[in-house]
Amino acid sequence: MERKRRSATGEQSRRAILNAALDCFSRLGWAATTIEDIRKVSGASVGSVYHHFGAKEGIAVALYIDCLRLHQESLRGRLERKHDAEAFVRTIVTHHIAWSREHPEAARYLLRMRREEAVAAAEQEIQSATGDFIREGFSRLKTYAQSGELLPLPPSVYLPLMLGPAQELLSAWANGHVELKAGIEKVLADAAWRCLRPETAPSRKVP
Amino acid sequence: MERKRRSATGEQSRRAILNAALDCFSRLGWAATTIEDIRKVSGASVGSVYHHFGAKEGIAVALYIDCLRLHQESLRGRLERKHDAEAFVRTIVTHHIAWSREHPEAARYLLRMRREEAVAAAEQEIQSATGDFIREGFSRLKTYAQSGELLPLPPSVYLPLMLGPAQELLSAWANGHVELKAGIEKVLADAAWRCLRPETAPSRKVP
DNA sequence: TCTGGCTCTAGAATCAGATTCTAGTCATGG
DNA sequence: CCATGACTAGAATCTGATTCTAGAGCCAGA
Repeated sequence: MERKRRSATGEQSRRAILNAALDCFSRLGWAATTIEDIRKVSGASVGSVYHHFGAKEGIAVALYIDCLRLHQESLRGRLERKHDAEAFVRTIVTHHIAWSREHPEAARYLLRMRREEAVAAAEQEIQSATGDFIREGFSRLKTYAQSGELLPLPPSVYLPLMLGPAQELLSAWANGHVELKAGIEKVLADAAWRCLRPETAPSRKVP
Repeated sequence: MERKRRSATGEQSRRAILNAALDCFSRLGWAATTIEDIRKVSGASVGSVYHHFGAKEGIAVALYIDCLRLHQESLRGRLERKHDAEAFVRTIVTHHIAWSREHPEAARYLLRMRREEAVAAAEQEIQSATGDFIREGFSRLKTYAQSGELLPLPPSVYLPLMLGPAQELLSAWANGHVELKAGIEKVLADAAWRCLRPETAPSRKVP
């Protein structure tokens, strides 16, 4: 899809605009930042902004995908090593929170924009940019479920059960209502596993 | 705070505007509906809209509070009768989903606007309009936790654990990704209780 | 080397739509 | 009956997103 970019300078200014955008959106909010703001911070011209992104929403979407990629890149590495269901679930939950703590601006942006119309409208594009990874993870969940390593449940609830609480806690954090105390990721990982582990197994593993 | 409204007609037109707004927002999205759209559907004039709500965001916030009240009104009744922790948790989760199914437009609106800046900015106002109810519920959770009817956990995670999965599933539903199958509320209520019940107690109560 | 075509940058001009303003109308309390 | 404040109207203004026109820099092929 992406055609080859001829000049490196074009790519540079694209990045400058994205960086400026994250800065402005974090500081002022998406609706309140104007193209003029981004122009000033990035040093680009209006024409340049529109050349690269087409519209204000285009910036939001590109930035969203950019942050999502960072997030996934960092998760991918950790997941490849994990093989049993418990480790899989715990790793995903833990990583989600730890990553957010390490990249607060990007995380806040992702959390805030997730349901924003500007971004929701471009679902198609976002999926095609990141969908494989999620699809893959999802099918892994189903495999675990079928082999009895996870509680059998309607497929649509696995993701909500695994990440819903983390998402909710992180939202509260993103809006400044709570802090992310050290160790909170373990609390949520425990909870997620309590939710998803097969009924018969007690808390300790049976040797 | 609310000063007495002199005329019933004023109140009527206020309602007409809110109804029109819910209709337009659902149909076109919040950002895409213009004051002109709302004016046409409601039959009010621009001046009238601004007299009642001050700004476009004012409409969004008033509507948000309106829907939240509906939701809470309906929950309040059911909660008053419940006394043990398990029933409390299950009722809240179940109600959340059942109510959304019964009031899809209002539910979608609440889900979509929850993190929208327009609404987030007015947190203050929203809290003062609905805060008692939530505060009360929250303190009830803490009481249960202290008396050992719930797993002891950091206070900030109770709400996420209880409602996070439901919220996440409902978001997927609001965006048309999944359906709300009959009985799904039981699945989530079970899961919430699995997460929150004290470790030692098995599913059945020990008499 | 020259030319066409493409990416990219500039910034002025346009346009849509939110908000403000002025001028009333109407009901009520005094 | 008058003054007042809630309320309605709709024209005028203003802000900021988007579009448009022009031009610079660069590469490929003639």
